[in-house]
Amino acid sequence: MLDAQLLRNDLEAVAARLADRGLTLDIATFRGLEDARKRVQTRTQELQAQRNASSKKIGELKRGGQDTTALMAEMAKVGDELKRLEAELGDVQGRLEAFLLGIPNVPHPSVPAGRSADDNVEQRRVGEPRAFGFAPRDHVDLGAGLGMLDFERASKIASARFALMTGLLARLHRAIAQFMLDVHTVEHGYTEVYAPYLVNAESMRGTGQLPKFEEDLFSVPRAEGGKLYLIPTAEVPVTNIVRDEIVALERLPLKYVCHSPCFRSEAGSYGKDTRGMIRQHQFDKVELVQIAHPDNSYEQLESLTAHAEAILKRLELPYRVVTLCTGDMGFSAAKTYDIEVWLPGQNAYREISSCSNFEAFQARRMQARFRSERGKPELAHTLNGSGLAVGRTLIAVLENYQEADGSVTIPAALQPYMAGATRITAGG
RNA sequence: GGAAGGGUGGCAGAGCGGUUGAAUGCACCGGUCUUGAAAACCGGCAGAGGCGCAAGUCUCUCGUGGGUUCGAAUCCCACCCCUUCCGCCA
Repeated sequence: MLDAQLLRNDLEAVAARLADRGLTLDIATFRGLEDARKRVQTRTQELQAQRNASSKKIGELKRGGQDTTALMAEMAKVGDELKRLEAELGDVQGRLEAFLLGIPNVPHPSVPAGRSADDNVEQRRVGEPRAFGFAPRDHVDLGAGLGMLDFERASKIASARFALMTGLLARLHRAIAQFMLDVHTVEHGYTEVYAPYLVNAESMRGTGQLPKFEEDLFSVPRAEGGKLYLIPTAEVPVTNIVRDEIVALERLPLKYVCHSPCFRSEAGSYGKDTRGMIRQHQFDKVELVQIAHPDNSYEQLESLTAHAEAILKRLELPYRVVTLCTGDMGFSAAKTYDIEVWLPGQNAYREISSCSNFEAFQARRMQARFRSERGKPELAHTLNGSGLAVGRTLIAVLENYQEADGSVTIPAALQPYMAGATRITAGG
């Protein structure tokens, strides 16, 4: 959520920067709501002040044994008027908040303007795609050849866009998550978190999934009414740790890492990435979350991105980092780096991590604050990034480490987690 | 699922329907004292928002939402959450 004050003072500039995102800010609607808010709020507060003064006076008069019936009758009328005004004010403020909740974050000045992924700017490439002496297969063929990756049965059990892994492939999946958690906790100083996979609407609103993107979420109804939402990323429960809290200055930055399943309905993406496990309703991810001081949140974004990259380096997987342009960024982000891993089966770099600084956008929604040097509570900055997506890392390992006979060599970094196995072979 | 108790400022903890936005303690900030620190003493210290160039001033907030009243932290109703005991259970 943007600062209402910013919109009041600098509406044109905000609208111009949001236009880079392809969003036309409804300036007339905002001004209309603001004017109404100002008028009704001022009048309401005047009457409230009058009521408070008179009530105090009545108390004094009564103590002095004097008659108060005239004043009380007058105040009863003011009370009726107040009740009406307060209702109107609540209505206007509700609509103003709904308006604000629907506006995406303002991009950081360093973010390149652009309309689509084509306008993203490559920052660096690390590692050389391997030269195969044969035509590399994609993970679907490799997994089927090994007899360990089965989409037909997954769809029998659940539906399309689910995967069933067995044997060493399932173990490799687990090994990847363990490896990532170990690196981030032991070497990068993150605190491991185990968090709820079902969360309430307040948490979803805090990180920005609600109210605008409900159709992307799975939810379960509750017998007692209401519902809980399945998390689309551990970002939601982990960032909400600090919702409605004031963090001591010296504790910043808070650095959390959380391995969790993620559930996404992928509404609106039908027909996209239908082959294989690139885009699933359920996938695992190791998520990095930081609650940072506004003064250094962009330095933290660089280090968080480096932490995610470290995993790819250790797995010796080629990748590149791109800065998302204004038109390709997510709703809540002020700046995002995507890390894209090389997939020989697709002959392309594909997203495996997305690292973002949200500045105070999420913090304002969830009132996540810290006590500043001045002793005053201020909104913190929130950041997160995949470190990394487990399923896509598995795909990258399969495709990059495949051999001509369809077997897969296990990267050295993962071998300690594989109970002695160094290769995955059919029937192995 | 059943029963009981409880939700007040960063924390702990008071609070007859009327100068209580809230005593007191701790923590924190500033000052005195001290070579320095501690102790002691003095002062300050909740958050959000409106109006205003500013000084300032006003409003809202005691789990949430309603209600009673001229006036609610205090009374009534509903809901949420926490704790304890019983039941069930990975």
